[in-house]
Amino acid sequence: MKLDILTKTENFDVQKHIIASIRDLINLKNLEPGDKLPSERMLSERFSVSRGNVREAIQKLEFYGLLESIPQSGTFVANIGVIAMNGMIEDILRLEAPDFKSLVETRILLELKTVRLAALRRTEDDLVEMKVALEAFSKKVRNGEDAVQEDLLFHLAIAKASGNSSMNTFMLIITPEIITNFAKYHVCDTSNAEVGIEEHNAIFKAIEDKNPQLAKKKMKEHFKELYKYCYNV
Amino acid sequence: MKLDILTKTENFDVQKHIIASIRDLINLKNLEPGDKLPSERMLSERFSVSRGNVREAIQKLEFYGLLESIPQSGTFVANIGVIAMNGMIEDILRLEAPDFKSLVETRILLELKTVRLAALRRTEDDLVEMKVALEAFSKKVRNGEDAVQEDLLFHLAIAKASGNSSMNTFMLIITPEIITNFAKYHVCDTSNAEVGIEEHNAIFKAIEDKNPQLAKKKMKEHFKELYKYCYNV
DNA sequence: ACTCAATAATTGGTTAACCAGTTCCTAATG
DNA sequence: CATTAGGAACTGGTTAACCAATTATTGAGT
Repeated sequence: MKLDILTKTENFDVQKHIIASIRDLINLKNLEPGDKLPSERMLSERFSVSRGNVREAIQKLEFYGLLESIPQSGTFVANIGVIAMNGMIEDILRLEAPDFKSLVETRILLELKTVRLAALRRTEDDLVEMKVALEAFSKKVRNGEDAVQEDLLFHLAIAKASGNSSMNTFMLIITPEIITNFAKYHVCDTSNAEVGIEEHNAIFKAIEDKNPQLAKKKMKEHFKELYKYCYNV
Repeated sequence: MKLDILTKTENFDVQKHIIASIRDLINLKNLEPGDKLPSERMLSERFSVSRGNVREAIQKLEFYGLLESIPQSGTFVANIGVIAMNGMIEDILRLEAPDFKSLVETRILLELKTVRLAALRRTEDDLVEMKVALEAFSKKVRNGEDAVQEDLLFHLAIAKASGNSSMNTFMLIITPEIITNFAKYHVCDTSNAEVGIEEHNAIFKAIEDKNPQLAKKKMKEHFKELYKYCYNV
């Protein structure tokens, strides 16, 4: 297990090394948007790493929109100037795994916005889905069972109803990390589940009534404990 | 080129098919958190796809925290119940490329928050970096050159100074898409660049003075045109 | 019958060979 | 000399064989 972690760290470092090397290469050769990078084989030889590692690094930079691979043709630098390229790669290299506080802070930001948008834009279908999640949550809680999943699904239904695909995606990204951290640090273990039901109902009603201010307010109350945790601890 | 797009779409669909198949398998066999999935080879045979495709799909589900691969051991379902698993996979399958409006809306949300946090938490080093980006921007604008990159770097410096790694990451993710769309739809082509310099300076000063309210207000003014574009068009 | 070491089978990860297009150079032709 | 068909070389993507580590199985020894 320890070895596994070490291996992953090592791979992580080698990928960072490759990304930095690609950046240096772009600077050295003054590659501009649209220019072609050397082939994956040449890069792997030049950096003394496997071609698979090169592909991985390129895919990551492709994800951030800095490179573009065209099959049977080559890899090209995207329509971003060298300065932005350097700045962004520097940031990407510095990126670390988000701390729990950042996650919670971001979740609160997203939820307060999505709940407002949901109140403005929700369709009838959205209402149905939220209602289903809501009742599944209530049922489990009233049976005394653990209802973390159902809780989560209700919030994701709100994100979906917001009609903003970016925020929906971001919620999907941070949610599992939030869950695992919740379990790890035992957050919200003591909170009263019955109160949770009422808060969820209030949020749902505000969205149903298309009242964005109220929806945001109710969501804020729902996050009161989390808020404390985030800013007092 | 058209073929390329078709190929990508096809791959996209085959990946979705695999993800859905994995979900069905988990439901069919009632796999619970910690249970082991069939090996990649068996899955590839069962779904009649290449093992590479299976690996890709598993990696995606791993990114969303739903699965976990342990080398030389197997792939395991994460500590998330079947219900949440189903809901999240459904959402992931439905995920579409974000529309421009969603991107802008999300960017505004993130920037208004990060600028506030930056005013509260910025270090001296953060100030230096922002100052450098600021002056590079001013210089280019005063020379009548295009300064989209420098503009962007200033905003990324703010995100970094916010001290929230999640928001920083999200800003990095949406920024390149914003840029390409800006270029595509010719947003902000007519805006007066000189005004942009003053607005940037005002934002910087508010952060330097640790005045979060003012910083947010100045950022809001900076985004006035974008705001209009996002909510009026 | 039980233990536990030795081995065989299975796992995810990695590497190298292969594939189908693309690109670029060559040389034959008008 | 210019043009263009032909092909060689190169491209990213794909596949299959390989690897080291883990896990399951076996069977000898007590």
